[in-house]
Amino acid sequence: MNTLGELERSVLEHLWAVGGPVTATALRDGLVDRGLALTTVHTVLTRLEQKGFVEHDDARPRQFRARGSREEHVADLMHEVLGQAGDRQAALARFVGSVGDDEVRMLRELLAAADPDALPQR
Amino acid sequence: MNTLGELERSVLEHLWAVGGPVTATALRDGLVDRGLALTTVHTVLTRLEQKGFVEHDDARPRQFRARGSREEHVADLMHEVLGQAGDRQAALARFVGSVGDDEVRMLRELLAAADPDALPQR
DNA sequence: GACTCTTTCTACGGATCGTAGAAGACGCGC
DNA sequence: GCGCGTCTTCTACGATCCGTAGAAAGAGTC
Repeated sequence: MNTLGELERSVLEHLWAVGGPVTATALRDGLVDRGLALTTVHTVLTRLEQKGFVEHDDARPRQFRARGSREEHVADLMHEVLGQAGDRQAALARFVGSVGDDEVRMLRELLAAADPDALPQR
Repeated sequence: MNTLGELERSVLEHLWAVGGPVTATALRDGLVDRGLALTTVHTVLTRLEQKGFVEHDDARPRQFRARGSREEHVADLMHEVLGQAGDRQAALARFVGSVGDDEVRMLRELLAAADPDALPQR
């Protein structure tokens, strides 16, 4: 399932941070601390592309960009994980139960916003 | 993070299903379709134990059992995944937005139950 | 057409996982 | 107490995945 390596994740993270299309060279420069060869970046990008996380145009210096936002990705993963539960309700309950107060509030608002019929006050 | 192999997952799943302590032999028999050698099951159990998912007593035919329920595990994973989001709120929003109606209802109840102060009707 | 930059191909070493044999430790029946 | 079958641990090996990058092939520029 969510099988991304450390470097792959790092690169994807960068793509998300940048938001727009980036060249491999720019990416490598964004990851200077790693001192990666350009081809390494290319390899990783290719693999990310095979896995469906990245796409590129066919302009000459190729421009790469992430498919979908980081938050979309996280939400998808959460669904995927939840799908592994035998008892979804129980799992959700535990999840909610171990969420911080502020996030509980946030969730409540989100739920209210998501489905106005169910709003208590009306 | 959630790095369990296919067989490892399968064994853990069995342990969860059984609920109680099980011997390696019983486990192997529960996975007959795979035609595994007993030592294979042992190896997997040992690795699961190293990863903290399983524990055993030291009775003679060792009894293995899962640490924590499947739902606990799922909830933990969900938190872990959520932790990867830069913007937790946005991720939660997406998550909630793509959850089925019935589960939205369920969530609402769970939230109400979790924190009575916030109940609309009081 | 030669030079340089970009892209693709190919490869390799380390880690993880599925798989299991070999060897050692135990307990039961006699 | 001893031998035999069973259970447990040790060790190993092949496959796959990932980090890493050199070599080779393509393309645009002057």
